[in-house]
Amino acid sequence: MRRPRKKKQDEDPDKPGRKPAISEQELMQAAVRLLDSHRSVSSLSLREIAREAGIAPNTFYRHFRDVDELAVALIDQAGRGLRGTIREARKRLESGRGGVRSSVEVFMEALDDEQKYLQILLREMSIGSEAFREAVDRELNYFEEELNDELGRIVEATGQKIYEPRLVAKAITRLVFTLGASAARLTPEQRGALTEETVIMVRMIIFGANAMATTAGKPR
Amino acid sequence: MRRPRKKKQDEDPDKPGRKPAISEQELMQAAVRLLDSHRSVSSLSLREIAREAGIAPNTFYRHFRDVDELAVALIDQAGRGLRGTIREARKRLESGRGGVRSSVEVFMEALDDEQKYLQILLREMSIGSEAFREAVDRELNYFEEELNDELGRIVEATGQKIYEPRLVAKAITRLVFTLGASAARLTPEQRGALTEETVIMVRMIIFGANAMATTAGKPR
DNA sequence: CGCAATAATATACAATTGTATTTACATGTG
DNA sequence: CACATGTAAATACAATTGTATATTATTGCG
Repeated sequence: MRRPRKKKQDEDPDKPGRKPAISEQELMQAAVRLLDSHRSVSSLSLREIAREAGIAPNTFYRHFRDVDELAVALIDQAGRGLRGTIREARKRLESGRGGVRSSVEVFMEALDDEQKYLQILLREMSIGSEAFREAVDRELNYFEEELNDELGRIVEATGQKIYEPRLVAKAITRLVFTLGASAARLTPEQRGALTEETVIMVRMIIFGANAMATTAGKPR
Repeated sequence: MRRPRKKKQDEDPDKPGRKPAISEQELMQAAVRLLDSHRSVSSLSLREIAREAGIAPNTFYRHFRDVDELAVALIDQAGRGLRGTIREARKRLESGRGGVRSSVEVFMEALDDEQKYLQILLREMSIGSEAFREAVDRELNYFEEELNDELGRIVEATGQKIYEPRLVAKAITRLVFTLGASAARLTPEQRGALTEETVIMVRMIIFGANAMATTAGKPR
């Protein structure tokens, strides 16, 4: 049942033959260009993407076996990009006053910058083949881990206790992503308001996990 | 730019002419039957749906102007169905011990029963035309309101205070829906675990809102 | 250069799509 | 019973899709 799946990236770079006139990257960018707010990657047709990229339909096959394969590559790239910018933004703030609020704000701002990527992730999460969802799940888990570390640092710095930090990270991740996705179609003011709401929600979660850690019980 | 948009539901029911051999309901059910875990309503073709329903392609137009219109009807119905079962389940439990935990459990069980509907809602939320998203948003808001009322009742009964109940309802709604959606592709055991996690998360939120109401400040 | 190898294009084809037009059917009213 | 009327089906058509096959272009090596 296994398929040959030949890799092309690690091939001998100096073989005879024509040089590719287009890269996988350019193809992926062409696909992204076609993504308005109404369409998901998987709804793009091979011919559309080829047209946008300015190549003949069949040339697509030199780069991806089909649109789904391109979509997975796009999801991976989206995840990497998002994680990158968020990590960088966090660094820029590192020596600053820290704390929950600014972390959330930075997170939301980063999402703001990468709206298109975020949309890709969220769309393919709810649609799409098993492979898509696995790819997206992978990315969400990365976020959870990073957030978990961040929480650990906060705990370290302030001496608070947190009830199930893994669950806290999961809850915050899902919540922020979901809300961030809806931010795409809002005016800047509305977006600011949403960020504010999100900050409060995240605080509720952390505050609650905090309280539950000391009480170690149920809120009745 | 307006289109005539003739209504058909309120027409004189005793006009001469042939009786419809198929109802809108049956068409919608045919569409739902075609929805496996990989496809969204908007990806169904008119001909597919007609084929599944056992009618000629053109007959479709007698019932909906296009697939999108059917999708909106489906979203409405999904929302109504979900709200209905949840409300009913809650009634069945009303005189019982109440409380956060059982409410969440009932909520999750109801989602469980209506997985297909939930998937419809969540898919069309992230894809689809503005009309779709508005329809889904409408449904989510209904849920928030109901949850808000439920929270009000809890507050009334137990005398607790809650910090921004509207935001609490929003956070819980989004969280539970998002997690509920991912429950579709889990084994029963995993699903139980997820429910357990969700209960804890929701408790965190409520516990946090509770603590913040008395402290009225930031968890710093 | 010329030859081999590889990339890109050209052409073609069968499927499928949405829909316009036409035809057949059923049913309530006179 | 007709006849009018609303409904469904048949047929048709142009567009678009994914892909198979054949052709052309470009590059590096001897």
